[in-house]
Amino acid sequence: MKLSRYPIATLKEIPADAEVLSHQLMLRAGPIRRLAAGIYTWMPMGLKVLRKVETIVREEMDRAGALEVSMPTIQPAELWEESHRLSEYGPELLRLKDRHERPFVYGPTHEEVITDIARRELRSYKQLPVNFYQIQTKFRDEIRPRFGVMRAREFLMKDAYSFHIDQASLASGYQAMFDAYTRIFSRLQLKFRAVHADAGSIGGSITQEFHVLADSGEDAIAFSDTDDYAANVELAPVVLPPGDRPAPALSLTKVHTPGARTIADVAALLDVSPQQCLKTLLVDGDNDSVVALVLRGDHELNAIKAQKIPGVASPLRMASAERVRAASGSEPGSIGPVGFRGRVLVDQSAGRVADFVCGANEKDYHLTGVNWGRDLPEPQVADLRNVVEGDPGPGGRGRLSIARGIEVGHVFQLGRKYSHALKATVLDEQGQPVEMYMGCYGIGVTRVVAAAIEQNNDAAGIIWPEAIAPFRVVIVPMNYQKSAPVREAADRLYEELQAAGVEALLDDRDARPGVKFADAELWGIPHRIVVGERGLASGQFEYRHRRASESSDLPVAGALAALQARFGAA
RNA sequence: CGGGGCAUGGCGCAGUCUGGUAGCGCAUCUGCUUUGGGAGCAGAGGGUCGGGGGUUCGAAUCCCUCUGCCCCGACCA
Repeated sequence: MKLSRYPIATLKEIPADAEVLSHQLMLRAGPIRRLAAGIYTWMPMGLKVLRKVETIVREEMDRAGALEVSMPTIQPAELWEESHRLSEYGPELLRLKDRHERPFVYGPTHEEVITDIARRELRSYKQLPVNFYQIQTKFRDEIRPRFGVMRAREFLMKDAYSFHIDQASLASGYQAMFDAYTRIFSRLQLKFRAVHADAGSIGGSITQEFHVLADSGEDAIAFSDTDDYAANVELAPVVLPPGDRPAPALSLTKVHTPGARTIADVAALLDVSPQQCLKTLLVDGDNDSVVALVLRGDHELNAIKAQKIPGVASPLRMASAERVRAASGSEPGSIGPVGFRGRVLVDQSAGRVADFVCGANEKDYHLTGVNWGRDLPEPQVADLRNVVEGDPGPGGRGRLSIARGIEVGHVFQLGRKYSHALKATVLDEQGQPVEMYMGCYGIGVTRVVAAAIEQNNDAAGIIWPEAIAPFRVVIVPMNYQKSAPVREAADRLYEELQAAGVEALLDDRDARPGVKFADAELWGIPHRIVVGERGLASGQFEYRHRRASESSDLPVAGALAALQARFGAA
C-alpha cells in the first residue's frame, strides 16, 4: 500500500474519553472509528490485523477438524423461547420486530441456531462427533460498553459447537478444542493462560477460559501457589479454613455517625478496621421482595454467586431507593441486618465476625458490638464474595494470588442442556433416540486485537506481533518527492517486496522524516527500512526492528533476502 | 437504582460564574522556503455553541425539558 493514497490521519493528541492504553492507541493510530457506544468501524489498517487473526483462527479450527458455517445474525425469538433463554438472557439480548411485528433477536451467540441445524440434519450416531464453527458478528447490549473494542456491543466472534453421542466423546472433542486454542494463542504470539471457570448453574459442566495477561484486564484471576490451579475470580469458590466465631466481648451500642456513608467513613470515624464492619446490600428478590446481603467491609460482593441463590433476582439488581426505604425504614448508608424485615443472607466470612459494626437502619446511626445469635438470629450463610489475595486454594491447599487478564477464549462442555430443550436427538446403536452432548467454544476475535495491543506497546505506539501486523515492512524514503535516486530505490524495493509476497507499506507522502518515523512507530509495523541519499551513496538501506533502538545497514543489493532473514517465524 | 460530570469547527480545549452574537492549539487548504525525528513564514476555509422550549432589547452564557456520552456510588461492585 502506498501511504499517499491512504487518507486516514493519525492523532498527536489522545481523545478525551479513552481510558485504556489499547483504546488510546487505536484511536490515535486509526485502525478503528467509533460510530456509537460500543459500535466501531474497522478501517483498512485495522481490518488487515483483524483478518490475520481470523486466518490463524480459521487455519487451526480447520486443522482440528471443525467445519466452517455461517449462521444468520437475526434469529426468530421463538427459537429462544424454546431454549428458555428469551427471558434468561436478560436485557443484553437485542430484540427486534419485523414489519409483521414478528419478534426476532440479534444473535449474541448461536447455540439455538446450531442446535436447530443439528436436530434437522443429524440422524445417526454414525454422523458424530461433528464440530461446526463460524467467524461472525455478534451483538450483546452491554450495560456499559467501554475500552473500545475490548468490550464492545457489536464484535466479531469465532464460535464453535460440537455434537457427541456421549460424555466421553464430548471430553475428547473438548480436549481437541483446548489444544487448538493453545495453538491459536501461541501463533498469535500472546502471553496467555488457560483458567478454570467452575460453571456452576449448568451442573457438572466443565469450562475453561483463555486469558491474555494484562494489568488493564477486566477479569481477575486467582492463581494457586501450590499447584497449577487458576480460576476466574467471578467463579472461584471461597474455601474457609475451619474455625469458630470468637465469643462476644462487647455489648450492643448505638452510636451517632453523622455523614458516615461508606465503610471507610465508618471505620475511620469509629477507629475500627473495615474487617470489623459488615456492609448490607439490598437486592431484588422474588415477588417484589428485597433480600439483604451481608458482607465483611473489606470484601466485594460476587454478583454471579449471589444471583445463583434461589430467591435472589437473576441477573442481580440492586433494590430501588424506595424499596430500600420500605424494607429498612432507612436510607442507604445506614442499613444493617438487625431488625431487617426480610430475608438476610450472610457471607460465610461475615458470619464469623463477632462484635461487629453495622448500620442501625436509622439515618446517621450505626451499631457497634453486634453479635450473631445474641443481637440477631444466627446467620444463614452462603458464599457471596470474591476470593481475595491470600484466601486458601481449592481443597484448602495453598494460598491464592490475584492477577488480571482479558478473556479472549472460552471452551465449555455444555452437556445436554440445549439438545434437551430443543429435542436434538440422534439414533444410537440400538436404534433409540438419544439427546446429543454438546460443547461450545468461543474466541473474541476483535478483542484479541485489543489484547494484543495491550500486551505489545511502548511510548511511541503499538508494536504488533509479527503474525498479525497489518504490514510486515514499512519503507520510509527521505525526500521521496524531490530525490530521484531515493524515489527509484524505494519504488524498486517496494515492487520487489510486493512480488515476493511481503506486505509492505511505502510512505511516499511529501512529509518530513519525523512525521513518517512517528507514524511508522505509532502503527507498530515490525520492520522499517529507511531509504536516503546518504546511504544509497554507499549502497546501503537502513534497517531497524520496531523493538530495536539502533539501526543497522542493509545492502541495497540483495535487500530482500537480507530482510527476510530478519523476519521472525510466524 | 442512585449520584455527579460533560456536550463549543475533524481532535484537544478556553469562553458560561459577572448575558452584548465565538476564540486558542493541533489538523485541513493555498503559496514560498525547508526535508534524517511530529518544520517556518504568509494567507485561507470551517462552528451559531447537543435538540426543543422559555426569560430578555439581546442567550454559548440564565431557567425548564429532552437526548447522548463519561465517571462514581449503593456501609469502596
